[in-house]
Amino acid sequence: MLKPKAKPVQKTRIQHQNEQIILDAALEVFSAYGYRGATVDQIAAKAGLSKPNLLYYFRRKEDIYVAVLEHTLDEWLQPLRKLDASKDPAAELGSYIKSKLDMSLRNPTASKLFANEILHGAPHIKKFLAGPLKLLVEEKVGVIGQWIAAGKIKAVDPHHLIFAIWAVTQHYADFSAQIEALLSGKPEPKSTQKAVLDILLGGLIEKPRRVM
Amino acid sequence: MLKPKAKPVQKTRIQHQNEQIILDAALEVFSAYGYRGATVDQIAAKAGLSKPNLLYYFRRKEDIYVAVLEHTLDEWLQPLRKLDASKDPAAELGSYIKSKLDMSLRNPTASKLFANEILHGAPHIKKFLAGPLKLLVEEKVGVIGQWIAAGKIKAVDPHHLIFAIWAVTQHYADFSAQIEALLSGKPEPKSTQKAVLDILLGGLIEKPRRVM
DNA sequence: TATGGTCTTGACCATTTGATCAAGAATGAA
DNA sequence: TTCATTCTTGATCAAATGGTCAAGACCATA
Repeated sequence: MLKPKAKPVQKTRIQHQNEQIILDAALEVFSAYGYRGATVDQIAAKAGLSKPNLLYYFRRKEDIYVAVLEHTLDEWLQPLRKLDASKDPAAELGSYIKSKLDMSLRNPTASKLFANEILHGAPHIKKFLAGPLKLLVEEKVGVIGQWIAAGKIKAVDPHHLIFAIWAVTQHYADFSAQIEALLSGKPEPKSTQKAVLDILLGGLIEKPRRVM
Repeated sequence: MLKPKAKPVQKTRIQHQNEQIILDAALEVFSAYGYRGATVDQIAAKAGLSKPNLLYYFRRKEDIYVAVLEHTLDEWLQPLRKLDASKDPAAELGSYIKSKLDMSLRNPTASKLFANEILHGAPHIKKFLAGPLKLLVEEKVGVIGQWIAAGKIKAVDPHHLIFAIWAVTQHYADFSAQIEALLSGKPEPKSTQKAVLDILLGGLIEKPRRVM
């Protein structure tokens, strides 16, 4: 019997290097044009590879897309994982909002990639949403619930609070074209941060009453 | 000299009827798959017309898309136009938020169409954003500014307040796939409305202090 | 019902695009 | 250096897709 041609288990130096180059290029192209709008040629050109060479590393266009999604998902959720029930809610929520907003303003490509995927029904990450993401969200809903139960923040539905934070922060990435048209330029990060915190936390945190 | 073959000025009954059918079908298809992802065949099939017949009414795919965008833009902005400086800010902002949220929950297709267009850099509506939309927004920024100057609401940047309202309300349309995965079903409209109002207006409106 | 314009469509075309393949070039372990 | 493996690519394919066209069906009006 012939020795079966097994897939190589160990990646070579060149594989590591080129896969990373491809993923970087693909993130930009998919983010800008969507799955259907992006072409393999575009990605190959941006990566500086020939199309057949690119398809040597990822057999199908969809494989590249899924790899980019998975590669970015974890990083994107990292800030939420840190939300800690034992710490001060104002500080915790504030720094969560700040880091999400910062990500959106600095690097909107990842946000746009997900927005596009979800906008079209999340066909490639449905399982992730209903599985790991839901688990994480339920845990953090519990954290917010504890803060409410302890009277530390006003009673708002925790699910919808999380949605609102996502919506507002990611809006600055996903809708940057609209925002820049309406502000005649990029939003100023510092004042944007202040405004977003004012709006999202203003009604939530009971401030100590001061005599003016 | 031959009589030049002028474009017909008056639309026939069949033209009116079929253009409407096409616009309805195109809204659904473009909203679901994006400009690049939608095909003329799909739209024709959904409209119940043959492809050449559809292209008899709209010469190019892009013409259909632009027509759908323009057709929906006005309706989409209507609620914002009503914001009235002379009325009570809590009531005005509350009913604006309610109507935007209602539109998003009831009919997410229009919202998704715009989201997709803006996500990809708003190539077809850049001028609209920087022109008429900016004018309208500046006017309403003025309205909110008056409320702030009169001490009727807390001082938050009016531009960012508008962005936040758009972000949160449209999130329920644009990200419905994610929300339904996380809530294991469609959000309950009544409690969603309460939560959104709590979050967006909670910190904004100075409530009369009551002794508990 | 005659007639000119409107409407409809099967067949077809050109381009784009995802994917394949065979053959050659580069790489690296022995 | 040897040589099996990995890497690269020009040429090519098949399918999808936006768009055209000529011929005929339909419709409204006189």
